[in-house]
Amino acid sequence: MFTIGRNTDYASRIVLHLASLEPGARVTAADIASRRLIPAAFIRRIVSRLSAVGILATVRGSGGGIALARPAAQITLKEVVEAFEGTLSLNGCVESPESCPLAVTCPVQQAWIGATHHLAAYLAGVNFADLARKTYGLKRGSPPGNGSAALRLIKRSL
Amino acid sequence: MFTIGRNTDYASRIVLHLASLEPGARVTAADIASRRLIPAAFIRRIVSRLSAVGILATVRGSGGGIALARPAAQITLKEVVEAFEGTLSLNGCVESPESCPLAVTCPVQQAWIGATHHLAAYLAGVNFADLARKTYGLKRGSPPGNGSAALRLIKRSL
DNA sequence: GTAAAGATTACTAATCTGGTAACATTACGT
DNA sequence: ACGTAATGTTACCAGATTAGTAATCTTTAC
Repeated sequence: MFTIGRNTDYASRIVLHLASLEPGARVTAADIASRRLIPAAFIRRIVSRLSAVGILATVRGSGGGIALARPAAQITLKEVVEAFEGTLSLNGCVESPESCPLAVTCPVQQAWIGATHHLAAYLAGVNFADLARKTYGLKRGSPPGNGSAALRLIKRSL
Repeated sequence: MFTIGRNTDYASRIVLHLASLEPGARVTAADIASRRLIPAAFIRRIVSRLSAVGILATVRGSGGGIALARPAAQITLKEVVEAFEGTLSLNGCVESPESCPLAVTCPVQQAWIGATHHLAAYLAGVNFADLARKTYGLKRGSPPGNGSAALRLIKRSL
């Protein structure tokens, strides 16, 4: 079971959170931490990374905070993943074919490359405006398994 | 960069090797090890696993060896991957949604699920008969970057 | 100048990974 | 029966990675 790391998971929650607010809204890291159940100390590093990559824009100092650097529709899940996992690559030989001495005749390598591209294309097709819309829809539709503390937390944050 | 593990990589080479031989051919682990550049000690555990999962069939004792348990066309890359990585799941919440307290309202979870299914479908569409055919084609076409020890090794093994 | 915010770095404990080795089991041949 | 050739199983190790914590630095509004 190869999965994305916690950082990537948290990062996607953070971006989703910002995408769910009014466009241009700016909030503090501590705020996101409490509402999205992410260890506060983590947020700083993650946000720092996301802003270095151009996904978030931060303002330092008192009164500062965090916002999306671009419209949510222009931020894809692929970008967020790659910010923490590096360029997508299901096997080492996808990035550096020379690392495998058998590469010249290896058809499995082609399969890894194909799978990697497939996955990347899918993730590139997911943008956070669409994702945020789905969350928002919850408030109107029939709320599933209502009443949990977590659910109330999220709703309050919107 | 989340990648498959070495075990999975080696496993795919092993299955490919067997798929490249005449149907039903049986060879020893040591033989595969030397021809496919896999640490000999590794092969046993990997083969053992692959046979437990029903991909390979082994015969113990003197004169024994390893063979495909089924026609290569019926063995997919997904099976091999899952034998070592477990059920495909790009994030923990794909397997066990209850593990994330925010899951009820989390649209990103849906994205992870979608991406996982997409990837799984791709890998399920790759079978080793097709892969082996591609290797074989090398012997006829114009050999690229010829003359390497590795290449000669592979050719000899076919 | 002080307090509020993000930026950066260092550190730890736990887990995972790749790899090695030793030993156990099975079966064929003589 | 015994020896040998083969797979099966287990234990072990060193290094890397991961999740998480904490301390400190830098910027900025008031």
